[in-house]
Amino acid sequence: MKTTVYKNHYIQACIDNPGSIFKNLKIGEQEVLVKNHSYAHYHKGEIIFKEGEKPPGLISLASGKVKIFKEGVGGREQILRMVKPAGILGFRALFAGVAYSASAIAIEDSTICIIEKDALFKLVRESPELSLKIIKMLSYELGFSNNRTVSLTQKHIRGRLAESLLVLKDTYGFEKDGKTIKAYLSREDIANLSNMTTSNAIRTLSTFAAEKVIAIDGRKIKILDPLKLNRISTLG
Amino acid sequence: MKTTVYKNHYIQACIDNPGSIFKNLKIGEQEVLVKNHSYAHYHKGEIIFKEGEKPPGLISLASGKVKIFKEGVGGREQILRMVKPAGILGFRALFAGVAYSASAIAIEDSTICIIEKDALFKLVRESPELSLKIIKMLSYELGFSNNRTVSLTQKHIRGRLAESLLVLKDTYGFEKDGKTIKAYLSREDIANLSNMTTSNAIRTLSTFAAEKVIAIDGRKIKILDPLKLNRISTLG
DNA sequence: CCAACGGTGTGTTTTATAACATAATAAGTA
DNA sequence: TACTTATTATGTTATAAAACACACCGTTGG
Repeated sequence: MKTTVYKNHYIQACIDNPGSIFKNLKIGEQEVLVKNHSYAHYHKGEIIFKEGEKPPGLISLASGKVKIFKEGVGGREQILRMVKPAGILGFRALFAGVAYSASAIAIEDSTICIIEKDALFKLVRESPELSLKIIKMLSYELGFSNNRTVSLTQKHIRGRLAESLLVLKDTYGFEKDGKTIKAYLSREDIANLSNMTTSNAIRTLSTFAAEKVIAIDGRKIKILDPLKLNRISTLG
Repeated sequence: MKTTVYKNHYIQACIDNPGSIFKNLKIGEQEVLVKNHSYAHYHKGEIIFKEGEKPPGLISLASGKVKIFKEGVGGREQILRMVKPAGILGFRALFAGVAYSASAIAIEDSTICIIEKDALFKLVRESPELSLKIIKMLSYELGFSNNRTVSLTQKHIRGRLAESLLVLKDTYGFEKDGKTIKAYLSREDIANLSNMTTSNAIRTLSTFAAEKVIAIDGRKIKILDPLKLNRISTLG
């Protein structure tokens, strides 16, 4: 089956999504976004941007899933956050007026919309509502980052992995069964999200499965006992 | 010697500081801040706000030094950032419209100005320049937090401590000698900034001193070899 | 067809760092 | 002044998690 996709399909999807920061913008303002954007497709595993590059504009994810990560000591990758459709990426560097300090890779086939920098800044200057939404969004991200700093440094392996599974669940939600996390990461990505080695991620996932907290079927992870998973996460 | 302090001395100091987000505001806008603020003094060690409380407004540090920290597993404290005069605190919770997710304690005698919430939001709505400055400031903080997440999780003790000393230097600068860090933290605070135990902070500081990278005299820390300290920090 | 390869899974060893213990010193405080 | 109490210092032990090693898939491709 071939799906016909109209010219402004992707940007409209970004704007209309209930979670979008562009939702509820005036028609004229939405028009500015439509007129000043471009889009691009990425296959699973492809790089969207790399640490050190300069942001050409604000990127909004139209479809797919993206990981944002930094390379640390010895090239070891730490995933900072996961992006879902209508989420934006590269905004920090753009707003701070600096180069990207993290990289973005599609972990599923993805489509992005790039809103041209000057048009966006003009819009922000003219719309206090948009400004406040961006301020709120940045505040949320900062809180998330602060939380992660403490969790990743203080919690033990089990707590860190449990928290990461909950983060994935909160970001991407469940499949129709209400149990399967709607995200299929490699064990390595799960490890890089949880600040541990791949072997330890695999090992600890197995332990969780043996304890009937989760069920594993390849990359499919089912949360069987959400309360217990929460308890493991909070107790560290 | 008694120093006479006029009614608006503190808020004016916050506004006029070159690093302030309120610098370059129009006279009328500055007037709003002056008319809608209160101030308070805190002694070294006193709590300014606690995790869970609701922010009454935006706090700007008029004088002194403040640590922002979160309590993690088993009440273990992780310092997220250090605030210097004209820096603001509690902004994240205020802008996100939620309770504080971290606590603030004065590590020196400090004076804060509290800018009343509604007046501030009105100002933000009316001034795109202020909005953009706040967006930029939040972006900077988010970048800082992301960096710290990776450093604190991946670097070894020596690297973490070296980085923390550099963070203190970058925040508070040097004394007139151009070497002594203008901040006198307890070993415990240094440890909580660097994600390590107090004993390890003490031990590693001693090692740095033995290696002539720093010189210690009580709480006074002199950076003798900035290049080597940088190298220790970046190599992890 | 088999080889090569990326991803998974599991056991063993090593090590960085926390946890613990105990002084020694400094700083308040009665 | 002496008496607590906090802070700094250092040595020892225990342990969580990395590092390493190897085996087992399922794919891809020559």
